Amino acid sequence: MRSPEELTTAFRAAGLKVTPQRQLLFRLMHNNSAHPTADSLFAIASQQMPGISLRTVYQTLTDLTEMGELQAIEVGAGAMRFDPNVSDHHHAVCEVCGAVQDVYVSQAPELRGLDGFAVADAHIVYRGRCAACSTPAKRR
Amino acid sequence: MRSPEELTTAFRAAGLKVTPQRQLLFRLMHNNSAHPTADSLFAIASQQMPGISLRTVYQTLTDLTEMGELQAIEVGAGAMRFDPNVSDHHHAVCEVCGAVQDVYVSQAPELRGLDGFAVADAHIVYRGRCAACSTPAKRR
DNA sequence: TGCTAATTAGCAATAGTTGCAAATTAGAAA
DNA sequence: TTTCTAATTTGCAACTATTGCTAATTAGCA
Repeated sequence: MRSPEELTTAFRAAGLKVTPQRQLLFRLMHNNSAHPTADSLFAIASQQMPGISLRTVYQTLTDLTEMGELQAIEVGAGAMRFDPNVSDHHHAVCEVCGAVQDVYVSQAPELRGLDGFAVADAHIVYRGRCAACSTPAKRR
Repeated sequence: MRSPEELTTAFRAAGLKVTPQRQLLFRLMHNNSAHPTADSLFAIASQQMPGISLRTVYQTLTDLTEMGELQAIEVGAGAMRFDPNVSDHHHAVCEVCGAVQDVYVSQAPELRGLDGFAVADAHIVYRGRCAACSTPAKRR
């Protein structure tokens, strides 16, 4: 996702308004590697802008996703996650704490069983325990 | 997933009852490669057993999944899909008709970015057009 | 400064799923 | 075969994540 400044320019150029709500969300998502849900982002946004509505957060995240600035990912843990990293990558989900991290795979695996299926996109979800949740002595 | 007969034995051995509802669902899921949702299975079950409740379908699918007889898969298209094929495989989802088909990959791809993450499971979702939806002349 | 289309907020509505409690029933035991 | 009881089924309420709708507000051009 581009910087808040670049997005401001891009939005205006597209005839879209740059509201305080949008500016806040641009800032909160820029370089955000937490893979937040709409709701968790709403919680953070609310602290900085009391009164902002969850509806606006959903709307803006959807708009940014449609513009290709965010990637919406479904890791099978209830809510949709939003990722400002729109490069070709995959995700690992910790089954203990729910954290999501980016994963890069060297090359696409060879396939069997796809006769005639035209693949447009492939997404891998790894499930397991993140480093923090794997160290047994530290936490309990 | 095992045959309806084997499941009948396994359920009784585990102290679980073999009800007509369960027997019907055993039969409907056995060798079912349609990757049905709870709701679509309910529709089919209702034809053969009017009055069966959606709640029971959900319950039984969940039970079978917990027993390792079914695999619950989330392809990011609304509802959960259930698959009697519990072997190690992946899925391809048609973006046009929504059909899901099994996919086998030769070997796991090499990873980067997973320092310390203990992978328990990896699932790949391919998105694109199935063979039927790819042939332009046939349908419109 | 005014105008207007874009946006926001709030709430209702929706889809998918689960929790709960009362009624029913499979199947072991008498 | 009948009895008994824990397991199961049902129906419905509740819940989570998300979207539709609309009145009120506002960014930003003229």
